[in-house]
Amino acid sequence: MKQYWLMKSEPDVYSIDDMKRDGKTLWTGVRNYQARNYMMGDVAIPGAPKKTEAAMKAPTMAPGDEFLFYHSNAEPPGVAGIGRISKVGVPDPEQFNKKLEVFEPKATKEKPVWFCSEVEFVKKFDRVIPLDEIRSEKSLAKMVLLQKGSRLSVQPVLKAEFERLAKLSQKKP
DNA sequence: GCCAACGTTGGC
DNA sequence: GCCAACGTTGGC
Repeated sequence: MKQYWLMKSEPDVYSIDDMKRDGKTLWTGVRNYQARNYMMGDVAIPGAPKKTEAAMKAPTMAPGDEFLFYHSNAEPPGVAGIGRISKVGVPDPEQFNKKLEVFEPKATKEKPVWFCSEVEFVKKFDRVIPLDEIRSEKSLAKMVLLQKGSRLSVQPVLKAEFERLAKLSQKKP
């Protein structure tokens, strides 16, 4: 069963236009366990950290899943387009790079700590759907994005929510 | 730039 | 295992 996600990126760092240009990219730099667990997928990865009981029960990504590309720390913040997951459970190469802020001293090639997904560009919306507008939609009120204090950068989305946002993107602002 | 809310770290 | 202190996220 195809699942749906929302993934946040600051457009100053990596935007929907960057993903369009690249075609595919590794979703690197995520340093949150819950988000990591989603991106690890269901496949057993040799040397990978064990997921907790709770994490085992949580949804998990698979190739073919689609996601909403969300621009955070942007003006306006909002959903900018769609991508597709092409691989899950890829060791995040940035954890091995001492020069980066997301370097992970505990990680080794045999036992990586952080994992990412590989994602493909699907489409850029004709307009960014602003957070304000998402908030004003009754049918979207349960989105993780809108929950108080929620700041997960990779989060599950219902099919109905995904489709509603795709539809809203076609509306003239 | 501010700051509320959250996640992580580390001393005990 | 608790929890205070600290760091980060992300909207405003």
